[in-house]
Amino acid sequence: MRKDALHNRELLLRAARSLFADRGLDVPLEEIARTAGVSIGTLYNRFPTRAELVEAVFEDRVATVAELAERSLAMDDAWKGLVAFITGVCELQAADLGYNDLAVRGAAADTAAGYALMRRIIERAQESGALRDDVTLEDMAFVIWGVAATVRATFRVAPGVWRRHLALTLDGLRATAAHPLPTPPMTPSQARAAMNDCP
Amino acid sequence: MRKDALHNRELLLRAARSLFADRGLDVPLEEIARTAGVSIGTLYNRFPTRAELVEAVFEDRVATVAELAERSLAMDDAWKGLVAFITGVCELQAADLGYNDLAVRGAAADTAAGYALMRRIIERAQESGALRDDVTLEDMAFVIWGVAATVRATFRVAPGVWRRHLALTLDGLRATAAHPLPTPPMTPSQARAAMNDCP
DNA sequence: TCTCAACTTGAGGAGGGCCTCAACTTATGC
DNA sequence: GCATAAGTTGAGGCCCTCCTCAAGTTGAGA
Repeated sequence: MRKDALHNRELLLRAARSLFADRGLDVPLEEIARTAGVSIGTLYNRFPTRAELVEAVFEDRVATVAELAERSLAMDDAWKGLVAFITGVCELQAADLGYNDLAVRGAAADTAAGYALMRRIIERAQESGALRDDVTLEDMAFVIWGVAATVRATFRVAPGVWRRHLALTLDGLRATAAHPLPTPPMTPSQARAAMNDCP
Repeated sequence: MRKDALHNRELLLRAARSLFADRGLDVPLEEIARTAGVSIGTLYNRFPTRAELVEAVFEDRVATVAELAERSLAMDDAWKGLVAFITGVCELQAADLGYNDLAVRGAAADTAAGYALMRRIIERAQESGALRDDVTLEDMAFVIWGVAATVRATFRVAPGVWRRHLALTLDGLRATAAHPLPTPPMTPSQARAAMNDCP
């Protein structure tokens, strides 16, 4: 790849990162190109589809989440580990409307590795007796979707209240809060389908 | 108003009702007109703005919600009343993607009357000791936003799982589940603003 | 039956986003 | 320096949605 091409790629990523962050994933591509100071044709040269641009922008996030997961598993208190992990993910969502969108659309826990780590976090918290026994990994989508919605609604007007929403949600996940649930959980494939047909 | 005009109005409302219900509030107006078997010009004659059409379609809902609220207040058990009310609202959301959108955008509890009723439902549940003391009316937006997001994501793929999300959320609202909350609640005006800048 | 205000119609302008491609420019290896 | 492959550019075609308005149609009162 030629030097100027690489440079333009950087400019585009920088512009996309910033526009995604405060307007979400649906910013017009032309605006990204304009912000980067580059023509729309160049954008299409570097990133033939929007998905490729999005992936490039958020590439680092999967490592961040994996790291978050590992740090959580390293904590002594399994419940605190779970809380730290979920809080960490939500903080990423709250810091970036684009990532917030992405989390809703499901690319969040896309890798098999991330999936396995999350499963361990949950099982460990259940074994410790702190997390209620009747929830599954798929139920965590509810907390992601829920907090994402609150983040989106309050992003400009009350940034940070999502922590209150999350706290209430977590209180509902404690074993001591458990009351019988009315419906079976989503199957993994339902959860996957639900994430992929949002856009 | 002439008879044919009234008739067309009915056709338009019927079409809009059905399209809103399963595609949300953003259906193209031209499609609504086409479905109604009427020209786009006629749609604009009857409903100069999209908002007027939406309002006409969902006019009945405010009475429905008020009735729901009154029935809940009439229940002996204040907690059961709260649960019945919230469940009722969520059922409306789950039955109609359009109303789901509307609820998120905040027209749900728009009337001062509805607002007052909801306040009473909550205060009564708190006085009974079942609802945690540290939540406010504004916090209820979290449950609406959260369930709305789950409804939207699972509408086609797992209709009904939202009840599981709701059950978990309600478990977090019980007094017995309460742990200190990290952030003050939204002020009423923040809540209003959050609802009005979503679209 | 006649009249006319009320109503309907749909072509078309405006605006916005997506994407392509032929003509131009430039980095790079020799 | 030169040749050339790699890269850039932006006008323009496409499609979609919104909204308007001049011309045609029709219900209803006299």
